[in-house]
Amino acid sequence: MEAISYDRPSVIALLRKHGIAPTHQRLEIAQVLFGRCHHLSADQVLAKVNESQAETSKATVYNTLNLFRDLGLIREVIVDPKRVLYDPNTEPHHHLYNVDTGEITDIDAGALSVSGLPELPTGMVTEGVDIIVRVRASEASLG
Amino acid sequence: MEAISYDRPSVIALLRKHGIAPTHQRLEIAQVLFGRCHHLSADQVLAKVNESQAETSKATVYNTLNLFRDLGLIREVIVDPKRVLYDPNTEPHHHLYNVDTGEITDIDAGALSVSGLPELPTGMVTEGVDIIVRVRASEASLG
DNA sequence: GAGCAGATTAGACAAAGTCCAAAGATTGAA
DNA sequence: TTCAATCTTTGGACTTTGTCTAATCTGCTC
Repeated sequence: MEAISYDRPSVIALLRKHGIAPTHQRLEIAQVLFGRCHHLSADQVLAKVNESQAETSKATVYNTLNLFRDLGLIREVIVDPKRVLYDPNTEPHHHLYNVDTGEITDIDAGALSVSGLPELPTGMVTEGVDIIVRVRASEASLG
Repeated sequence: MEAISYDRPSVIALLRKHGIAPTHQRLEIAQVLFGRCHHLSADQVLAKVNESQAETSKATVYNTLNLFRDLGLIREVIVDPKRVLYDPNTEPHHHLYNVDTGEITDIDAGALSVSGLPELPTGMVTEGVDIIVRVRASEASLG
């Protein structure tokens, strides 16, 4: 397991290691993603990056998110039918999804095991197993 | 476990049992959904319903899918970031998702068990656990 | 600095889904 | 059967998420 540092030089090194140029926009986006543990949507990334001053366009945010995803630097989380979220945590883990608030929490995959998965059809390989625990506030707690 | 019959009188009875009027459009949509085992998108339902002649509008298809979902007659499958799919199988089960083709196959939940899920925060209850096995054709099988 | 490859951009575009006010269908009661 | 009340359906405008493109910009090498 490889810890990702969030300071600028480390991010620059990380991008170079993956063969992509560490442009100003990519660094800004990387820092927004890695600088917090939240799961962010493309729109949220765009807003954060341009918070103090306009830095990047919508197209660049989408380009960069897809690039980072292809390089394995971030993961897509498909849980909310309205939008894709991006997860800076690339360690094996699953998600707890609050259907009322939209809030997402990580579940470490270490403690968790799944048994009884069926054989895959010949010629197929598993790319990943996503587990989503959908939760909501109980009736009692809404009193 | 309760088997759902797909003939018109049974569907009418089912809708009435849930307190909703068995309108022409709802019956058409129900038959499209229950008459095959596929996972359909709203657009596909719309197309099927209007295959031979125009029967229902887009708005009605969306209204009805949401209604059926709220009543528990169908389930949303959130796997493809582009669209929600609707699953007429309401028995406990999970999904195999072919990331290349978009094809979805059911995995019976009976054979499957998950252990090591964390305690929920106080006041939260689980609404469901979705497991999605993402698969693709192996390199070898691509010749 | 010239040339070049790659990156960024605005804005047009596409698709999924929601919303609304008007029109249509259903139903129970008389 | 008819009526009125209620519920449904509808077209179309609208919103949101995401993609695409052609033009511009940047940074690098020579």
